[in-house]
Amino acid sequence: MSEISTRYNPAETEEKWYQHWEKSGYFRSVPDDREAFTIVIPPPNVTGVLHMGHLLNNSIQDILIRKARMDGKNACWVPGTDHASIATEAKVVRWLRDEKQLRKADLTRESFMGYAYQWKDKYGGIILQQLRRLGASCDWDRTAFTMDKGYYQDCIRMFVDLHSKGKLYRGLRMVNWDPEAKTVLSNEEVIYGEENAQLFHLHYKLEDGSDGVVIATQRPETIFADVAVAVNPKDPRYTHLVGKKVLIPLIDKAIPVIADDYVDVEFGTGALKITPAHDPNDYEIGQRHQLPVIDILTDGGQISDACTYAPLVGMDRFAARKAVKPLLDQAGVLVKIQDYQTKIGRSERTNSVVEPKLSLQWFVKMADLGAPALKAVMEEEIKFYPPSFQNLYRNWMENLRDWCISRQLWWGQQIPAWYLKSEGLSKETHVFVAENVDGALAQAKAATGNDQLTADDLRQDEDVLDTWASSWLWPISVFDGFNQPDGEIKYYYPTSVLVTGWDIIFFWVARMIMAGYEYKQERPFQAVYFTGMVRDKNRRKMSKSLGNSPDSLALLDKYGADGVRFGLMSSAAAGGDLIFDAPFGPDGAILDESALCEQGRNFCNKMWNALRLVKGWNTTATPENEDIERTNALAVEWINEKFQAVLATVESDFKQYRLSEALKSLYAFIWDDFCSSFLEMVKPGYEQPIDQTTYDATLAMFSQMLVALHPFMPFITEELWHQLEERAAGDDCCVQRYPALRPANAELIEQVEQIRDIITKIRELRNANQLKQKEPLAVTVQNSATAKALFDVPGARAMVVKMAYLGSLSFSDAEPENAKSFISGTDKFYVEMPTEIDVEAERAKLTTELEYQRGFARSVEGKLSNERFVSGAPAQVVDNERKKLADAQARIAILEESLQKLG
RNA sequence: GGGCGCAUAGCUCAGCUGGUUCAGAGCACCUGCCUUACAAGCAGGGGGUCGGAGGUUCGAAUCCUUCUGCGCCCA
Repeated sequence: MSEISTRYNPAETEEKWYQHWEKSGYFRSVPDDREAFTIVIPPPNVTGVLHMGHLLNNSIQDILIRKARMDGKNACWVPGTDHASIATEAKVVRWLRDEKQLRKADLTRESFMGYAYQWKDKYGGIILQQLRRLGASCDWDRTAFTMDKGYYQDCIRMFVDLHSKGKLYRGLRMVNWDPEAKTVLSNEEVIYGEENAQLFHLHYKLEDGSDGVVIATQRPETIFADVAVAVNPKDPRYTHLVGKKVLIPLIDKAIPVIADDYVDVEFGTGALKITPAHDPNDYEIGQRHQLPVIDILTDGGQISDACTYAPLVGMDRFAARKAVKPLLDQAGVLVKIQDYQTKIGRSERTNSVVEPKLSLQWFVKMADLGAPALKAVMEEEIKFYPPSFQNLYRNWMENLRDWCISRQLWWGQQIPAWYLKSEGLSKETHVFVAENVDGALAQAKAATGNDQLTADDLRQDEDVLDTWASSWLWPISVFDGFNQPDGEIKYYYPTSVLVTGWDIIFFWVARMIMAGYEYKQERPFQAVYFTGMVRDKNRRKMSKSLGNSPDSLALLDKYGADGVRFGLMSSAAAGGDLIFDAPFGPDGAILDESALCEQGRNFCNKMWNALRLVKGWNTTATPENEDIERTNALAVEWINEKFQAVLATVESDFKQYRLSEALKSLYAFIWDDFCSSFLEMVKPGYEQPIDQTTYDATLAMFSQMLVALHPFMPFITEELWHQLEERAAGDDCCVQRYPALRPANAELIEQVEQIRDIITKIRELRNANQLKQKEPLAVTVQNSATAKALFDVPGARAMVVKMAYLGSLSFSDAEPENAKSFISGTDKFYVEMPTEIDVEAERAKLTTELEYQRGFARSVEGKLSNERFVSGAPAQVVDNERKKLADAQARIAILEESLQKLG
């Protein structure tokens, strides 16, 4: 035995077993006549690295998929990655700048894409390797990528199809514009900060030159693009003006005064100038009131000649702001200037103030797509776990806005729309949407009547699809469902469950549901398991930018994959955020430590040492004596029944996706029942052998237990499975059938629980009286029907004697001298003390106990004497109360008797 | 502004359809043990008016109302 280490070393086993599983093809799925159990992975960013959220999310998926596999289903977990256009393109741009001194603006689209693929080939897929370390049992032959050729083609077809069905259109939309870099920025590339600004109060007179209204604006240089002044309809100061017209200062152009709820009565003067071209909120209001849009800025941020006020044309927007101030003052319309603080967005790259700008974008009409998707979830055709996310989902689905799916990037599926080069940029009157340029050309010829057109006369849309507009096809595309609707997809779709974070419920989950009904007329998954966010001790979401996340790989090194899986799962109820316990060091940096994962590691070690114990035993054909034989037989029967009881809760937990609960049940069973109790019950004396029957039963139980735990902690269970016994090739824990359920013998379990209670109370008494743990004690049980029934169970008596280290256990009506007593159930036990007992202390203890029992009996009596309770409550509940009272009265009698004898 | 959720032991959380001695688990803490599997361990222990108030009920941590505090989503 000494040659086996006292510590389990995950590093030695994990890689070995993963390779074995993979090589054995256990994760490979091919359609057959078994029931399919399918999960498609939420594809991580192709150039991403494993973080805590991935650990949690993929542990859950692996548990579900391994359980399904062990239940005899055809388990298929499809892995893959997402091209993540914005994030990846940003990384590529930075890489080109830092490593190659290249600017995107200086590259052609083609060469940029070449570099991007280089980057992807170099860093892409690292995360898939890291998932293997976690134990993820994916079918790697199915690894998919959202920019794979086939996937790309599916996206293009989807676009063309939606367009032909009238569910996709091109329209104007506000974007973040960087006038210095002359490019659109994503929201992530805009940095907002508090800055000092000035609020100009300007007087807009009524058409007849009378009083009018004073508006407050931060951007006086844009007044020439005003199309209205808005006030709140509930604002009594302005009701008389609504419907009238006021004049824009300096150019005296008449614009209407409109009423809109958006206007904040408290802010500024309560009157707002509406400039749809240069403010996103104004644009919305303009749309609501069918107002025109006047854009007076160039792409470079200068006042354009669309501005009818000549003195400012050609000036930069900030220069114009300065210049217009004295002009307004001279015109007598500048009422006052007020300093204030506001959030200003600046470009991450150029630091220039971001300019809201209208531009042409592609939109998906959401109304038609949303209806079946909302219905599916509300009617639980797709079940959410936890169900509370239905609310969040409905809230969003009932307020759908059209989805802008074009992005001003290169890394992604280029939008399959072509324009005539002869028409200017953004001034197109013809749009040809087709799967390829030939299709577009044919359309162009037909539309223009010009047969001489060539592909050279066409220009493809520069933009690419939003990443979500590709990943919403994931559950269909990974099975090639568009090209081969009668192929594998028939077997795997709809998938069984989607496991993902609730933060992408709209971005991704809702849209996959829409795509599912649009293209398969069916739900993409039967259930969605929402995981919580992994947060630090201050409840901040763990993120790279905050630096508050431990290094996931360091955790795997330190605690082993099983330890980390245990740590994460044991505290991760579905949907609930997980406050990960990684502590912060004195310098404020997060440490790669975790008490939860440590607990998981300790658990591995516990099982490892249980193995060492069992493997150290020698066997003999027959038990030493009858006591041992009976004890062992009872122990074996009990642990088998108890295992069945635990298994029942585990199965029920799985059905409800209560994985954390299932794991905790198994943990308690293995540690408390199997190790602390069962192994101690059957453990032979030092250098004594154990009988073969009990030994075999122990190994069988050990094996079953490992199988039951395997989905949660795959590596240690596989290792112990093989350490426990010689196994034939292919007889691996990973591919065992999950233990079958049968009804447990509740009566026997209850009897052994009573025995354990007696043992605990004797140990407690030892502790309280400074008695050595192995000093033999004499215990007398007071004769009673219940005591007789319990100790008539074969092995019960011997078990108590062994586990509690008794010298004798006898039955009597009389009370032994100098003994302390305790009650278990309704039976009284005396423990003879080797030293004189303190009568006063004993009396005090008994009195306290008596008071408690009397109080308890009174409260139960109260219930039972209530006529409405007795007649109203179910018979079983009333019977229970009666039994509680009888038990309490029996204990009271015992205690009173004891006190009397103490004198 | 509209909507949703949460509040249970020092910490992180279970507690399902209101009913068993139901107030639980893990960690932390306290006591005693290096006992021939495991000190990353063993044997025990203490600790909560279930956020406040009111209501429904024979019975409420659980259902309803309200207040307080916190969080999230959308605008």
